Amino acid sequence: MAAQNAQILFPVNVPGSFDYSIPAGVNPARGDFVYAPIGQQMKLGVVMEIVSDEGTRELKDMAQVKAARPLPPEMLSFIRWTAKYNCVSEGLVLRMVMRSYKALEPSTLVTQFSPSGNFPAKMSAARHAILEKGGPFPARASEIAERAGVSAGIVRSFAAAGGMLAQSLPVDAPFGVPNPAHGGMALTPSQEQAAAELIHQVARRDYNVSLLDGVTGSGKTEVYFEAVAEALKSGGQVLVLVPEIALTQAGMSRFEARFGVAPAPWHSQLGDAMRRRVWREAAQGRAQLIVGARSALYLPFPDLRLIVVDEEHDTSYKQEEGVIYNARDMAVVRASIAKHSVILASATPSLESLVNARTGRYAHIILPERPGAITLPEIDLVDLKDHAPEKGDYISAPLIEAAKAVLARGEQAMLYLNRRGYAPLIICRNCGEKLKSPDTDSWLVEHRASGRVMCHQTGFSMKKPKACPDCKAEDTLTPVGPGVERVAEEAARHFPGAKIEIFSSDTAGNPAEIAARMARMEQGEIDILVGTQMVVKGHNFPKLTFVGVVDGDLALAGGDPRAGERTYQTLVQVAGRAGRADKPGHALIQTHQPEHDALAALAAGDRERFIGAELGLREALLLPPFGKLAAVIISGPDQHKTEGLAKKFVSLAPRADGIEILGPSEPPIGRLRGLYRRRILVQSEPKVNLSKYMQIWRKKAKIPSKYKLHIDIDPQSFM
DNA sequence: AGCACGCCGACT
DNA sequence: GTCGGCGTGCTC
Repeated sequence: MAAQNAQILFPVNVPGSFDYSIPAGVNPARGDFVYAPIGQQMKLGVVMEIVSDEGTRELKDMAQVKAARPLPPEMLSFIRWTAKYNCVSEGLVLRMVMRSYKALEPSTLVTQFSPSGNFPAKMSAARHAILEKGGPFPARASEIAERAGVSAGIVRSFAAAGGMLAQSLPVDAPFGVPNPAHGGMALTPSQEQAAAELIHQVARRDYNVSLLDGVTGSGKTEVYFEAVAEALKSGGQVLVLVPEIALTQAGMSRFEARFGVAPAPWHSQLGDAMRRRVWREAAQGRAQLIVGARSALYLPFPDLRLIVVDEEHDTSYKQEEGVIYNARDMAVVRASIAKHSVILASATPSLESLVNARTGRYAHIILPERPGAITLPEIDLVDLKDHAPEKGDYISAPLIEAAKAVLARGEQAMLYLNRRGYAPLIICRNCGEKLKSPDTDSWLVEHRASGRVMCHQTGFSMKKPKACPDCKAEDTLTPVGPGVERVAEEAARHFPGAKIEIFSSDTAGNPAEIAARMARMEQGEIDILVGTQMVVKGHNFPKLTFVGVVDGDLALAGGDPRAGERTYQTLVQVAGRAGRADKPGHALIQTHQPEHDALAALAAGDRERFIGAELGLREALLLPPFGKLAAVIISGPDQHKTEGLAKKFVSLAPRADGIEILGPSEPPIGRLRGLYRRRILVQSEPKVNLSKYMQIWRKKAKIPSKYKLHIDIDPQSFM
């Protein structure tokens, strides 16, 4: 047999994998984690392929194979696919996968104790406390001691006396095994039917995608839980992707209530120990149910049977840094490679998914509204041309009247404005200068609660200056425009005596504080909640019957082709906060453009009308899903050189049919953290392989090391 | 991502 | 004279 080589991929940003010869006595296979010399160092990589030696050049020998479970072949294909589609190196994708490769080492062992059942005659109060309050067992002496309120020494001496059994167990305990039959709820006939369809899809054990389309309160979660149960029953793994914001205690406890154990969590803020534990347990196939944010999609599950993408329209599935990818789309890719089911669930599906459902690529499962459930509130528009608020105010008379009415009935109101702080802009009355961030082209936002001004792009903040930094005049800096703090201040004027609270990421605090605020709202201790995007998800408050949207046009500004869709989706969710089972709520949306399709359809309660109008528009303009988009972002320290590089790059574009190139142009934020930026937008017909085109294009360019060129396939953000 | 090579300023 | 700054480029 001819000599063989191993193609090894390292978790570094180099264009591809490297070839190594295989020394005698070493037997690497595809997917194995292996060590090989790269430059001056020995690095851990993954064998992508074993190929026969062509003898074209002298190769280095690889070193040894690591004793760890190899990546499954589907994972290797998924890494390749992700890299190719999103125009990044395979190494960068592998780095995402190996984010916690310390988990490849077996877990360290610690001594853990459990009751032996064979208790000594002398049973002190402390020993009883250990048995009664020290569980769950087995656990470390210190954990048992803390729960039982005794010292760890007593636990050890109890063990020495024979009352406790000491075992050497891994520190990283396996996750509990979910029980598919644990907390199933009674379903209505239509839910039953939807669940049966999903179960059928999962049971096929083949690639298939279902769009689970149902309004708030239709019981989407309970229905997809049945599909999750089916996959768990067959012994496979299930991944549920949720928006980052939904990874709260409350969000996770729904899973625990249904399946009897807490699922394995995965998100960016996981501590090192937990991250290692989840990675290892998921990679070993022992963690069966994983609930996580988008990056959980790159865990090396060996036996995945189902991915659920909850709130599939949510923009947080798009990763905007490093490897730029859309986890919703990549979930479908992973399923098609590993041959299993995907469920995309939403009350307001993305147009892309809707079109896929309507053309038959996805199964379309529509959940009707549940009788007796919370119904969507009545939505009306307030034309600000006819109902201008008082000078300097932002809340119009119709909103004031409606809120007064619900407060008079002892109910609650919410005012929604997706803008943190007091005012988005500070202007000097003397010289007209606007306060700007030092290294970024964005206005500094006034935050009155903290007395500071902040850059929302970079997090920069400083004390609000007394004098204008430009003309040095004192007390001339004037806040312009509304943020939630200002709306709350205005509300306090309109509704004297009402208890008003602000809910935004600045006021949210830790999970316990959020829970406390939710409880206060539930118990009616808050009359008016003024909130940003943060209030959109989660709790339904039974006494909240009115929602006022201060600026319905906010998301429509800017050149984002999905602005209408975003506005529609967000406002449906915001309005949906109002109402209860026996009485639908009411929502008023202030707008300058009541004729806009998204807003008019909202008021008419006619989703089809919006979808029809939006699809027509997209089809005419060749926008997704009727065409493809890619963005190029070039950034660097010198404005002219960045501009020059961008122009040069455009001039290098390969000639091809069905491709249109727009730009370079200055993005809304032209300078970010000291780097100047230019954007190029590429639009293509659906039949074009845009990823391939972009990769060929990029290869022609030479970018100096201080400058960066990013390709964003199917961009969602146009900043 | 590392690490070496290389070409310019302040030190024993 | 050299120690070390980090800019540039390569790693099978």
